[in-house]
Amino acid sequence: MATINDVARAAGVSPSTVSYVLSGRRPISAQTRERVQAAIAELGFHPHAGARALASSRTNVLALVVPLRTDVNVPVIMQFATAVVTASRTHNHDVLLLTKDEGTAGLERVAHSTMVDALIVMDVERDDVRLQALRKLKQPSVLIGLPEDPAGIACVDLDFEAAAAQALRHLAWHGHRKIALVGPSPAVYKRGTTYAERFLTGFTDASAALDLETMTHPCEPDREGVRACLADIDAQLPGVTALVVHNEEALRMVLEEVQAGGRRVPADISVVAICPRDVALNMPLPLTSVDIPAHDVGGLAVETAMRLLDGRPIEPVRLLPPTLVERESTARPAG
Amino acid sequence: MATINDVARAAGVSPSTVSYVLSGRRPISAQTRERVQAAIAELGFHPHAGARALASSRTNVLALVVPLRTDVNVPVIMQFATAVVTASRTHNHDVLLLTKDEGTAGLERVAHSTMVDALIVMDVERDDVRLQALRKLKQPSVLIGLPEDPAGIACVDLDFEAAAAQALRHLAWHGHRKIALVGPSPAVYKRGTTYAERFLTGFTDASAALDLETMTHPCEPDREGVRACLADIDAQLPGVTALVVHNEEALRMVLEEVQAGGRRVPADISVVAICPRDVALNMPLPLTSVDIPAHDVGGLAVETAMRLLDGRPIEPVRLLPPTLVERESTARPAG
DNA sequence: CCGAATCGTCGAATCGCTTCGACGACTCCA
DNA sequence: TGGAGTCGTCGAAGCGATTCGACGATTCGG
Repeated sequence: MATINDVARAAGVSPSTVSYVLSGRRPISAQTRERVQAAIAELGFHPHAGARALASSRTNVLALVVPLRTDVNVPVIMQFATAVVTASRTHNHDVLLLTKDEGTAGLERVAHSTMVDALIVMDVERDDVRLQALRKLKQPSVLIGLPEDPAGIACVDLDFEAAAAQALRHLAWHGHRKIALVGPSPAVYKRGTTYAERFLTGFTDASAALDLETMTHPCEPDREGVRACLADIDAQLPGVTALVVHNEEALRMVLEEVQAGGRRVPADISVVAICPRDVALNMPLPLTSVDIPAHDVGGLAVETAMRLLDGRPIEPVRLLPPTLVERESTARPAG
Repeated sequence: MATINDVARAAGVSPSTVSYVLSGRRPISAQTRERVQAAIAELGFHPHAGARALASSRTNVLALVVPLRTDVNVPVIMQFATAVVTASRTHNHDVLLLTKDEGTAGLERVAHSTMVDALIVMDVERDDVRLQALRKLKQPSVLIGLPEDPAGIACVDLDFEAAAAQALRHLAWHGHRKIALVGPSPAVYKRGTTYAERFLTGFTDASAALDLETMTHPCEPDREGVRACLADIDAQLPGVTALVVHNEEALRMVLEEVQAGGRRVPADISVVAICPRDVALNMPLPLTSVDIPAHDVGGLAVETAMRLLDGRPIEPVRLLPPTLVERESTARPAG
């Protein structure tokens, strides 16, 4: 492998000049620059990442911590991850993949050994033990999600409260008054990722504000869970005309069970889903949905990390406004 | 951050001694070792990854290339990825995540700049353009999958031919003679990842060997695709008593449509699925399945990379034997 | 037309670790 | 008891970049 010295020799300049051509930190005459670039191309020179990191204390690598649990929401996690990788590349960074189960130790390991410039952490819980560790690191971190006390750490996420409000407004505007929320499984609430609660809060608040008659119900994402959930809803809120479904795994089954019960969507009952748009589109019926913009959130997380790295100002907590797209699963209530 | 010199000073030894304590490459007296370890602990010393890479030309990082397409098989991809990460950690390595869409350039970038010790590549196609690039790298690589010409590159995968044979043997043993394969979507065949073909070959060969009456049919993983597929099967192979389903996305719908058509599993029709075991277990009925052992394959890929790195012998192509587990979806054919 | 600022480049120090050769101090066997 | 090995440790030379101060050569303003 060619080194910077080889390039320098080939171009008849000093190594530092080559470095400046590469980094652009000092002016270099067009002539020299071209000769250097020619030499670089000819020798197939790629700077040695380790050497560079050592000299510059910059690795151009971001750590991404993903949940290892394959039980929940895998496709969404994958969307976030690919968004982060793609965005990182546009900022000339690579991504080191860590799993959540290494916990605090993993974060400290990569940070202390200077493998990464910054960390992006997914699946943050309300009172996440990793936060205090993150705050002590010399590298900045960005959370995807919103813990109880985000002090000192940047957070980005979808504004789930607003998402709930938007779903209800849409249904209310269509004339629905009796609306039920099919929520995530109880395990999700238990685990303490706050998005479920935030959605719930938004739902309840908006319900009050819009003077609707609503109820909420967690839902286990299997056939029985869905049936039980729908049965409860019918029992507790008879005449319900619309469902807000915040549970991707259960979504398809909810539609199927509703239909199995003899009700048509949207003629007899409207459905708004909270899910990525490709999920909404791949249902038997294209669903009216509030998008979970994994791509944007991931991109924003990277962008925030970059700003942090070069000392530009950031918003400590950035909640993206939701977007509702009306498709074919919502309509005016019958009668 | 403490450096090795700080540790050396604190322990009253030379930096090289500290290094030898860490690496174990030379004998160090118990006394000294303990003093050094105490100093390391006290100062919270973590060797600087860049410096280490520079001096030792080892990064302790593996590159993992994953497909970015979120359209197919996301959960399985994620299983592979987490298996690779977990296994890497047990070998004291980290994982740099690359997406397939960076193509050849991405591989060369990380390899030439010495960011990684070896590469693990998923979603390899029959005649993958990346192979020639991989062969030129100084770092070894391991494929998850099996291209047409794997010469010079280690490959690991499930033995899909054997998997098909095993599924058929199981059904034949139960007394089934008319069996249909519900295969992946046409897009999968088109794309050229060879596992689909290998399964097909195994299916056809075993069918002949066992003297069965079989047919095969690709299947689009949506409601209509599944219906069409099942209709074709009933038309072309009337009296079919068993289905082999090699299509995870369609699996649940296949079961539902079979039931919707008035047939019970396994009383009227048996089903063997080719899928990860958690998928098989999470169906309405626990399915008899041939496991896709993502965890093992990922672990083996890492293990192979490690052997390559320290010059131990490897098998160039390692196809894991399949495991069929009988659950509740297979039985003797009716009548 | 001269001193000062700017431009373009160089040389050397530095980043933090690994590794190799060297070298006392011991052990061991003849 | 002496020579040959081990054992345990040290010192110094890299590894391949970046970065800072220095310094001629230009350019420019007054």
